[in-house]
Amino acid sequence: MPKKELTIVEIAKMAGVSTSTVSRVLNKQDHVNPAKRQKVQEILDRSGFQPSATARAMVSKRTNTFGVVVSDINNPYFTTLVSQIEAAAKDAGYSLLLFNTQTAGGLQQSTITTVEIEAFHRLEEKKVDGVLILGGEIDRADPDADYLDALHQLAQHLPVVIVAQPLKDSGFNFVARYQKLAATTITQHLLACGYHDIAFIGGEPGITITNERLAGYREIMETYRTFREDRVFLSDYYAQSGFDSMTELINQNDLPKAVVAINDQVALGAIRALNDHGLNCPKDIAIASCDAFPNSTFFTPRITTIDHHNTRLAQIAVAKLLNAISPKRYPLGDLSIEPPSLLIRESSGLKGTKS
Amino acid sequence: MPKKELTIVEIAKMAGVSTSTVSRVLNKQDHVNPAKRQKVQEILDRSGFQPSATARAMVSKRTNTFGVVVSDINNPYFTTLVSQIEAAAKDAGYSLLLFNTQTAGGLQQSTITTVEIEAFHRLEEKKVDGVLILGGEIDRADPDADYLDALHQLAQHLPVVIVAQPLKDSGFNFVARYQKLAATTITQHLLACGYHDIAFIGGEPGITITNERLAGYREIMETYRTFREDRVFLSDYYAQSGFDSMTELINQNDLPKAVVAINDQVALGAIRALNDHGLNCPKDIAIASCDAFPNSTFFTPRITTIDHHNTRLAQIAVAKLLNAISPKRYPLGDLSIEPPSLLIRESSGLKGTKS
DNA sequence: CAAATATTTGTAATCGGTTACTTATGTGCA
DNA sequence: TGCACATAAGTAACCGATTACAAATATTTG
Repeated sequence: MPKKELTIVEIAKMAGVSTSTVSRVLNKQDHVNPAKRQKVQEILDRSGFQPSATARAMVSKRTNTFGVVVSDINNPYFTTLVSQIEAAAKDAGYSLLLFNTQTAGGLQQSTITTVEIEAFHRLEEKKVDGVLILGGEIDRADPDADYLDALHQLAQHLPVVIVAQPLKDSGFNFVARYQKLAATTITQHLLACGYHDIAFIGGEPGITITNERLAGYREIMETYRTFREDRVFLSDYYAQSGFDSMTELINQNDLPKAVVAINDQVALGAIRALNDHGLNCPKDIAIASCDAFPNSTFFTPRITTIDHHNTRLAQIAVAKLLNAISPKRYPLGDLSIEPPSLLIRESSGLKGTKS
Repeated sequence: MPKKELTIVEIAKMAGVSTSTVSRVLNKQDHVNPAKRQKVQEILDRSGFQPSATARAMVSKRTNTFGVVVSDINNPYFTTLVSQIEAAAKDAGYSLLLFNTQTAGGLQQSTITTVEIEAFHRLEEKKVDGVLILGGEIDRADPDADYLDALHQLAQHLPVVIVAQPLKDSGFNFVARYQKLAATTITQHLLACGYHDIAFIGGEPGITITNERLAGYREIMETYRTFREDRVFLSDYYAQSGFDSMTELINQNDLPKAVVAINDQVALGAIRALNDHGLNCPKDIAIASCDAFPNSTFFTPRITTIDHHNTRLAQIAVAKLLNAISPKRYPLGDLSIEPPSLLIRESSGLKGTKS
């Protein structure tokens, strides 16, 4: 069924020229007679000829493809990142080879690393021009040694940009968000709203994102002498665990006045738990979180959260990768990313707030 | 910086054998002396050699890559689909080349089609082994002619599977959901709950998903002689339009008793609008929708919705594509998909319901 | 033990483009 | 007119694997 496609040799025959001439027309190079150029172009257009990227890659050593390794594409944060990266890459003429390792949430760590290392191997053999890594094992404060070996090997062969909190002295190219600042900002906001007893829920222990956000929360709470170890409930990044943590808090019969959730999904689960017990957010307990997922403006209550400017983050990541591939063609422009913005909405209980 | 990688020629030299022998070891073929095989394998392992997929593709004419063209990866329905497709493809040894055309939501139709046609061209030149199309222009009841031309051309060159409602007599390979049945089910459920005045909100006009769901709703409403043209509010698939439609309904001062929303996001927006006006769902107005997005169990109220078994849908799509590529290796098994399941939760107002 | 057969290994063509190099043709200037 | 130089077009090597085929070696069999 699959109809045979044309090759440059056939086009050349049709036009009565050599393959090199066709190639020159195809790549809009000089040194081709205008009349001949037009004729060849016409045949090219008429036949809908698509030069084989495979053959091209053979000799040019460039595939115009980026590899993306993402740990959980179903997490809205990563979904946004992937879609923005895809757009930026497309603008620069690159396609995306996607590897979703789905390693977030309760897998054995050994499984996680093998799935990710496997992805690295596929990327090496596919000869992508660069790799973007979004989360996964690298998010761990203390990543697996085999994983780091594999990552180093990968980075030796091709440009790699990692969207995660930098791993000290690792020598990799990181693009990071202000995780700690996000947490201090949100905690300070809750304090400013008049709450002193503030809990922290969600986030996987051992993950840098969690560590840094927790550190930010802790720092502020300690400054105001109101930190309590037993107000911290780590788990993961999903709504279910927000629900579970809040349920636990409620059953303890010692409700805090406010809660910092690791992200909007966890906040959603927490609110759901409150409602199930006849409690109201923000009246009985205020909630604020991070990550500004697209739908959280429509939750009831609307969730006070932090916008990390993920679109910009994606653009910077792609810009860095392009620069690593071709510094003259893609000079590094401004790589600064705005500090996270506080989006004050209803859930933190400030009077008269909405969207 | 990028360190040069090894080639088969160098491996062959190191092992003191010919390239064909190395190739045979690499591909676990017969006719190689066990001792020699082991020696070569050792060198292969030690050097971490990754054969060039590009060179391999040149001669084998297979890239072990699928192209995926998705119209809006930020829509949770498509995100789920992509992640499941990725998993199924990976199991069969295929990688995914991702094209997000982001054509959902308010673009000029001419732009939509050019972006998608552009993606088709990229896929042809990248020589993928098969293409999956998820939504986009094909979702239109009357797709653009240029688009259909391009799609036909693509399908002539390589296997294509489309996840969308079948376009009559188009000859393409479709994988579809029971859209109409979903709508009749959800409408009947609301009627069974005792509501007669039921509105329909969300969905883009001219899109088959919308048309079929609307037709299902209408059919049931007409059966019970309760259909009203002015109870239909089409728009798109996002929370904002659910919010807008519901706001309009409220301002009309003639509230229906229940609402069918095109999906959970639209339902979320609608509920938000109700709350803003001091109205309660399900007390003042019941809502039910389709698509069972991951977080909708945690909304307040939990949303009654329809599960379309999207995981299965993704698996079927990949199975069909694999079969189109190699019928003997991947015989078509059972391709049936369960009819959509009704998930009765709080928002439709049935007493004593929760999760 | 020779002939027939099976196994192992190597040689070289091939996939479809790009590009360095060569040759042919055209133009400018003294 | 002659020489330098720019432009046009073609030839063939090359990228890194696979594979058809041939050659060499080992094994079986009468």
